[in-house]
Amino acid sequence: MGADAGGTTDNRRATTARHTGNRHGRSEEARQSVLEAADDLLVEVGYTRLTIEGIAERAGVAKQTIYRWWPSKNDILMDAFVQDAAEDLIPADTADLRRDLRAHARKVALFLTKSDAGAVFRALTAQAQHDSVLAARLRAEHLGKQRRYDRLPFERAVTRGALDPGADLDLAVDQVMGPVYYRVLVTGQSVPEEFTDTLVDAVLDRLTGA
Amino acid sequence: MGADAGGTTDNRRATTARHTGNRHGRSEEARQSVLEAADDLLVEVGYTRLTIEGIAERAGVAKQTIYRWWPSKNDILMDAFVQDAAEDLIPADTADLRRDLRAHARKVALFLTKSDAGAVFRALTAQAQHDSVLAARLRAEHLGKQRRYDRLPFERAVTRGALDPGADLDLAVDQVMGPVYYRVLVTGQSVPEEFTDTLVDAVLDRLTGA
Amino acid sequence: MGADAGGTTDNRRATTARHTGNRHGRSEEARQSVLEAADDLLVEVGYTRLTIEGIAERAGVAKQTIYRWWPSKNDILMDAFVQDAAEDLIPADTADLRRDLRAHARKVALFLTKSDAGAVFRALTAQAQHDSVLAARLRAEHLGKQRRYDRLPFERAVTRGALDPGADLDLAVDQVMGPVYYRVLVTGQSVPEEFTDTLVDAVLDRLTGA
Amino acid sequence: MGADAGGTTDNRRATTARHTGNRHGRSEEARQSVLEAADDLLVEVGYTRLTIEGIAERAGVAKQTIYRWWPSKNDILMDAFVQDAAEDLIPADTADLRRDLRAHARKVALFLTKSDAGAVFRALTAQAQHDSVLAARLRAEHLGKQRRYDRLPFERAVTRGALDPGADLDLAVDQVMGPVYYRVLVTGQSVPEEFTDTLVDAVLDRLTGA
DNA sequence: CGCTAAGCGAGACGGTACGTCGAGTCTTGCT
DNA sequence: AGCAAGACTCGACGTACCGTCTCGCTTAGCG
Repeated sequence: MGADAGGTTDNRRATTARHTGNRHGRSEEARQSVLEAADDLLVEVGYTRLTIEGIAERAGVAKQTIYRWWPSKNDILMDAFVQDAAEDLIPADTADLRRDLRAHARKVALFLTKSDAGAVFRALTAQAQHDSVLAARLRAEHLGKQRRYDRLPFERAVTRGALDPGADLDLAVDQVMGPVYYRVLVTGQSVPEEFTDTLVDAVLDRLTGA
Repeated sequence: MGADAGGTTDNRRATTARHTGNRHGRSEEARQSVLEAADDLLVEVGYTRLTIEGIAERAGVAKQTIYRWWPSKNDILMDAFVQDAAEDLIPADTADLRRDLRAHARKVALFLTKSDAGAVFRALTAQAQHDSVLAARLRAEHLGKQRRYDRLPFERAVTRGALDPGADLDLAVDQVMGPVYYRVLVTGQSVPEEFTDTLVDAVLDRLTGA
Repeated sequence: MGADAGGTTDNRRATTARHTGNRHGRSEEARQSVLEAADDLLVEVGYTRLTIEGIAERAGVAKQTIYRWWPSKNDILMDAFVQDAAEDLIPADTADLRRDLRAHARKVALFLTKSDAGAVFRALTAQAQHDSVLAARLRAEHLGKQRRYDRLPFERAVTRGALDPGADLDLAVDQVMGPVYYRVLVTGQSVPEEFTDTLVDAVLDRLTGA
Repeated sequence: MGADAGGTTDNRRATTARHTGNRHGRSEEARQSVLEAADDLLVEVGYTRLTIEGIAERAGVAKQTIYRWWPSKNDILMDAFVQDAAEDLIPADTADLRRDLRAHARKVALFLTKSDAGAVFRALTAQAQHDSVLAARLRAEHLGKQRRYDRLPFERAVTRGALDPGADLDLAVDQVMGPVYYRVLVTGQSVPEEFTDTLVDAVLDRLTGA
C-alpha cells in the first residue's frame, strides 16, 4: 500500500480535544470535514471529478493534512463509508423467516439504489475491481460483516427449528443477494419490491420444500 | 501564449513513417493496433495505469489518431471488448436443460475470472458505475445480447415441453447469473464448478418442481 | 475525457527531488535557472526552436513552474534580458562630446551585433513587431532608459556650454542611433568602427556648425 | 532551404490557362488565392495566428498544394509581398533634391506605418531576425532594389551637378532612412511629416554645406 | 479516342509542443 | 507535533499545427 499504510488504521484513534494545530495528535475536526467533503463531493460531482485538492478546498483543510492520514482518495471514501454505514443493514427478527428476509432484501436494495452511502459503496466496489488492496479492505471492513447479517435470518430460522440444519445457507444467501447486486451493478435494472419478494419466495420455497 | 509567433514555422524535418490513411476512411491498421495495445496494456499494467499516451506508444500510433476516433479510454476498451468478445458466450444445445445450463454457467464464470476479455469486461463494468453513457453502451452492445443467450437454454426447454411455459424465465436467469457476477464483482470469492452446478440445480429443482 | 475515472488515483510513486519553494514566495533558484536556460538556448538553437519544454528541461525545472510565473516565452526572454542588460550601455564622460559619442555608438553597435544580450534584444524586438504588449514592455523596461543614456552625451555638452541649448537633441539621437539599428535589423550590414565614427562626425559637424 | 527549394523560384512562371488539375503546370488560380489569403489573414489575425492550415482553408486550397510550391509560411508572405509591393517606392524626379527626398522619405514612412504591404514587410523583417535564409531573400528581392531607389535622388543631384561627386551617398541614405526604420521598428514612435522633413534638411544642410 | 501522368481537394497520419490539471512531496510559520 | 498555505516535480491530459502521405478526380496531350 505504499508509504503511509499506518494512516489507514490509525485514523480512528479518538482524540478528545478540538484544536487546529497542536501537539496532541490529529485534529478530529479536520478528519470530520474531510470525510464529509468527500461524501458530499462524490454525490455532487461524481467519482471521476472527485479530487484530493477539491476535497481539501471544500473541507477547508490543507492537502498535506489529507496526505498525512489517508494514502489515497479511495481510502478517504472507505473511511467515509465505514463511518456513515454505521446505520448497518441488520435484519429485523420477527421470528418469521420469510417476512424478515423480504424486509432485509428490500432494505439492501434501497441502500444500494437510493442512499448516499449506497453511492459511495458502488463507487468503492467499482474501484475495487482495479485495486486489490482496496478490495481486501472493503471485504474486511464491510462485506464480511454484511455477509454475517445476510445470513442471520437463516441462522435464526435454523435455531428456531424452522429450517433444516443441514441446509446450504451460503448458497441461500448468494441466491437472495446475488441477483440484487447483479441488477444494481451489472444490468442497471431497477430493483422493485416485487422482485425481492419473488426472489425470497423462490429461495424459501425450495429450502422449506414447499 | 499570446502573440508568441512563428516558433513552429521551420521544422522541415523529414518524417519517414508510412501509413495508409486517406480521404476514404481511417487506417484499419492503426485501429487494430490501438485496440490490441489497449487490450494488452490493460492486462499488463491494469486500468489505473492504462493511459492514452501509453496506448499510442505501444500501438506505434500518434496520440491524435486515437483522439480522432475515440472520445475516451473507455471507448477504446469498449471497442476492444466488442471485437474480442465476438467469441460469444452462446450456450450449447444438447436438449438437456440441466446439462446445458451447467455448461453455460461454467463458461460464463470462466470468462469472467480467467480470460483477458473478462478482465476488460470487469474494468468496463467498474467504470460504468461512474459513467452512465458507458453503462448504456455496455448494455446495448453486450449485456442485451448476452442476456438473450442466458435465456436460451430455458426457452429451448419450454419449446421442447420440458418446462412450464408459464415459468418466470427472467427470474430464473437472474437466479443463475446473479450469484455468479455477485461473487466475481462483489465478494471476490472464486467460482468453482461445484458452485455453478449447485446453483443450476437449485434453480432447476424449483422450476421443474423436483 | 468524460467520466473516465480514477486513472490517476494510485500513483504513489516516490518523488525524490529537492526544492526550496514555500508559502513565502517563489524559488529564486528556479527563477535563475529558467532565465539562464532561456538565455543559453536562445543563443544555441535560435528563437524558433526555443520551446518552453526545452527551457524547463535545461533548467531542471517543471514546466508548470514556468507557467506559474511567466505567461509566455517572450516574457521569460524579457526577464532574462532585463536582468542581464544590467550591464547598461551608459556613455562615458570625458568632457569631449565627439569622443564620448563615438565610444557610445561603438558600444551600442557591439552590443547589438556581438553580445548574447544583444541576441536576446534582437529576438525581442522582432517579436515585438507581432505583439504590442511585448512592445510596450520592451519600451518601458529598456528602450526608455536607453534613450536617456543615448541623450546623455549631448546633454552634458549643452551643460558644458559646448553645444547650443536650442539644438534638437532628439533628432541628433535619432540620427546617430537610427542608422546603427537600421543596419543591424534591416540591411544586415556590419557596423564597423569607421561607420559609427563617420556617423557621429556627420551629426556633430552639422550641430556644432563646423 | 530544405526539400523543395525550386518551388520558390519557379512560382512566377506564368501559365496562361485556368484549370484545377491537369498536366500543364501549376494552377495560377490556386497561387493567387493562397497569396491573397495569406495577405488577408496576416492583417486579420496577425503573424502568430497565421497558419498554413488557415491559409489553405481560406484560399479553398489543399494543404499539399501549398507545400508543393512553398517551403514555409515566410516564403508565402515573401511572395505575397513581392507581388503587392510592385507598387514600388520609386522617388519622383523634379530636379529638386530637397523636395524629392522629402517626398520619398514621406512615402517610405507611410508605406511602413500605414499600408498592408508595410505590415507584411514588418512581419518579414521581424522573422528575418530568426531566419538568415529569409533575411537573404528579403535583401535579394526587396532591400537591394529599394536601396537603389533610396540613392536615386542623390545620384540625380550629382548628375545635375547639384551635389559634390565625392559625397558619401551611402552614409546620406543611411542617415535619412535609418532613423525612419528605427522609429518604426524599434521605438514605435510615429513618423510625422515634420520628422522626415527635418531629417532630410539636416542631411542636406550638411551635404550641401549650407 | 483511350491512356497516361501531373495538379488538385480532401483528409488521415506520425509527430512536437502547447497550456492545464491534479498527484504527491516539501518547507515555512503559526498555534 | 499538527496544521494551513502554497511552491515544487512529475505524468498525463486533450488540442493545435506541422509536414508527409495516399486517394480519386479532372484534364491535357500523346500514341
